[in-house]
Amino acid sequence: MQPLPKKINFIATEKKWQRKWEEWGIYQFDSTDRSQPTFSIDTPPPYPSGEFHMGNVLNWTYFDIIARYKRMQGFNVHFPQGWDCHGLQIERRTEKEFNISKSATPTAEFIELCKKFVDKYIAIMKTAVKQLGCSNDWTTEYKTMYPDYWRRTQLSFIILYKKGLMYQGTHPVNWCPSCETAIADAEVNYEPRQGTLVYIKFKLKNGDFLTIATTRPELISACVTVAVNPKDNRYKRYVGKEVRVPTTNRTVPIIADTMVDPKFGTGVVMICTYGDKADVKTVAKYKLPTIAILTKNGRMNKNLGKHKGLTVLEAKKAIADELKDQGLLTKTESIQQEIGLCDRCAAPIEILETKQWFMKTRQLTKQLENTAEVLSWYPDYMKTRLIDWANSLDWDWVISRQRVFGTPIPIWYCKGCGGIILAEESWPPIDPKQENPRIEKCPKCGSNNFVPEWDVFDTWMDSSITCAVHAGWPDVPEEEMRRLFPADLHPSGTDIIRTWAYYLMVRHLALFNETPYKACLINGMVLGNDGRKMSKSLGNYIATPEVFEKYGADTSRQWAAGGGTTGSDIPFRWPDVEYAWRFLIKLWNASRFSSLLLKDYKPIRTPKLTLLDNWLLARMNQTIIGVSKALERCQFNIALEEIRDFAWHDLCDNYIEAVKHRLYKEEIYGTTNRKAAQFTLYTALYRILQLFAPIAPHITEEIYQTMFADDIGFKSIHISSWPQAKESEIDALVIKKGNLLLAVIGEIRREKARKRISLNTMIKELIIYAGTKAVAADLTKWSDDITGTCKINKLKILPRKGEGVEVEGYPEIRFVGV
RNA sequence: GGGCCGGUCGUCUAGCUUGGUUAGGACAUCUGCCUGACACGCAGAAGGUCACCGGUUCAAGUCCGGUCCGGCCCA
Repeated sequence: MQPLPKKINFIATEKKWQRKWEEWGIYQFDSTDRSQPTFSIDTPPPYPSGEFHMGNVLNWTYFDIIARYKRMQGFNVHFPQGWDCHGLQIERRTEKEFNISKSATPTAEFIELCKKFVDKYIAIMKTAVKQLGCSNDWTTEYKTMYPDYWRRTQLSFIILYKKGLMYQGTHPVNWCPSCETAIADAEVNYEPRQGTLVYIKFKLKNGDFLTIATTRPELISACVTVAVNPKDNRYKRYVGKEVRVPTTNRTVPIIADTMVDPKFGTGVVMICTYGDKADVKTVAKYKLPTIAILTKNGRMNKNLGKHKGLTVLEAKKAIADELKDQGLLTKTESIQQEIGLCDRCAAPIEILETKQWFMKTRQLTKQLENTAEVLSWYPDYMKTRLIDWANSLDWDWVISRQRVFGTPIPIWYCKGCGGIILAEESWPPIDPKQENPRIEKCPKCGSNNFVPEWDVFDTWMDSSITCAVHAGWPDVPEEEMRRLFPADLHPSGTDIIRTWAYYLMVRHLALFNETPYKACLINGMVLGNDGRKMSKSLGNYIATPEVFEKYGADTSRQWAAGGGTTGSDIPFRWPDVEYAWRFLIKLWNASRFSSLLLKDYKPIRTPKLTLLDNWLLARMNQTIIGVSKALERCQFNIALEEIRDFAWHDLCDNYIEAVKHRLYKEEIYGTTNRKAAQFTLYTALYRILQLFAPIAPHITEEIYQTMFADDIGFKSIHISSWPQAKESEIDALVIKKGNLLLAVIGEIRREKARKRISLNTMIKELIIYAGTKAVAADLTKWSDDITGTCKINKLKILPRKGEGVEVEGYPEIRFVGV
């Protein structure tokens, strides 16, 4: 056993072990090993759009703890790492980064720049993942932007197309006029905004006016009906009649529908194609015609005549002015409204009817719900979030995007008959824009002229097959894939339940008729110290490197593990970080002390242990049980607290203080006693290191390698066997008596402190009134512990009650003489 | 409007599943002490009507119902 140095440089130590672990390859999944059960983690492939933030630290720490814990438990852990590269945000960031515009750059060149951008950020994030000490298997690294991954995305599409789950259709979709693409429900965020409600008079045939209220006067020429509530007596007589739409020559019917809120505005609303999702529902319900007035970049189209080319905001004002001039705009008022914003660029979205590709996700909702019910969720209530989200969806998932940096949709259209040519399963990876379908002619009409599908897939089409891809699909035989599929653990965040957890579920249910993951671990969001979600714009943002460079990974990981209950939002607090850091130093010092006192120690099998030794081992076994139970339930904060309690208080404050005399003064207290204390110290410290290893992998490895590796023999603490608690060593009587003895020792030490006597000062004579014969007999048995620890020259223990200082918690026991 | 979560010392947080300890910890505050690992430490002090109201119970922070407030998601 080597003595530990007085100080440790955390940052340098962490770097050293990170390099060694990778060199040793101890985190690599061993596909040839069939002796151990596998444990597969569906590592999220992060979106490399920037730095590794504290939210990533939280997330990665959670599942890295599980990976390490399972590895120590003997599982053959599969912990892959990929990168989710495609998408709108990357395109936008690339434009900014290289100061170019996508439209003015040749597509191939633009895609290359996107890749360059992505690679740059992957490098940054990869460094951070390694710096955090994650035990990923880097030999599995993949990027969704490469053809090998396209192949999988495209193949999954082809299979689902053949199963009848993919279709092309012209439907209203969420449309971002800034990104100029369709987006899915999950990519729309709603935000309250101050809007203006305007009242507009619609003229009836008989000359009466009906006043409607709307926040979107610019859409008036797309008005296809006017609706009232059937119970609204004010308007009952108008239902079925027609009104003329101002600014147009059209008349539209007045319908009655319960979805109209009589209290909103005048109780009369116009239905436009499309102002919002309610319009879409009404149009579908009454089979109303549609009138498109918006272009794909959010401007008025030719149907608007003189207003053609105006933006939505410009048109809003122009048309309101026009109505005012005509005396048809009677009133305006301010109103709070919810506006849908693009998740990627925050522009207000529109609803446009366009031709898109969809996946029939809604028909899977019931199956998804049944599946979600039987999975393990950490925490459990998160499953309702997934189920509620699935049930709230009105539309199928729109999977096509009008972008360039994405996996191509493997589809062509025949110029002759317009038929759809789907790629064969053997063709991917394939880019229809680069290559014709590998057929002589169209099977329907014989034409050999084809047009490619220009759209690409939603990036979630790539990342929603990770469970299968991680398991080797489609390149490994079924039974090989079964070893890793379904994934044992899917980590997700509260913010991506509606996307990642959901899309994974529907894709895999559709492809394999089976759940993609057996358990779902949810992390909350990281909050700033002001309690609000951490963000750069709020000024409560802490950059990860700041924490890493100051305190290192083991401290950061403790912050993540201990910051709060799993699933809840975790505030970032420097005091927590500092406390974590102090625990590392405490552990280091305790280990250093042990290493000095264990210099001559060789592990022995059955030393004769004292009460305090057995007490510590009992507490140790309780701790092993507590930590294991907490980790099984993904309760990282509880696991950490148990470890800290045992290490800091039981071991350091109580045990070590009470055995120093045995360790230092062999000539007085005997060799047996010294060996027993050494054995106990050695055992307890090793177990602490093991329990703490998944949370703080670096410092535990450093101490293990210096003090224990020679004797214990595992190449790394991270592949040592997870401690098994010995129930037989948890003796209630031992714990009770140990607590009593420690209480007596503690009270005497406190009394010295109270009397301003240094702990070193010898007490001439101490008399303990034990209260009963039994307690007196026990205390007499342990008198060496008392005199040795408290530095007492002469100790008298009397069985009767007496005067003096009361031992806290034991009112029968008192002592005098300090 | 609906769903979910939460409301515990000045601040942040654990405990609630399975009711029973003096409600645990951290930070901040205050008081001592350099103890043959650690002052990055140790020993203490002070600080809580566990949001509110009702119910179940011998017993409620914990279970049930309601109210109020906050957060997230959805409409």
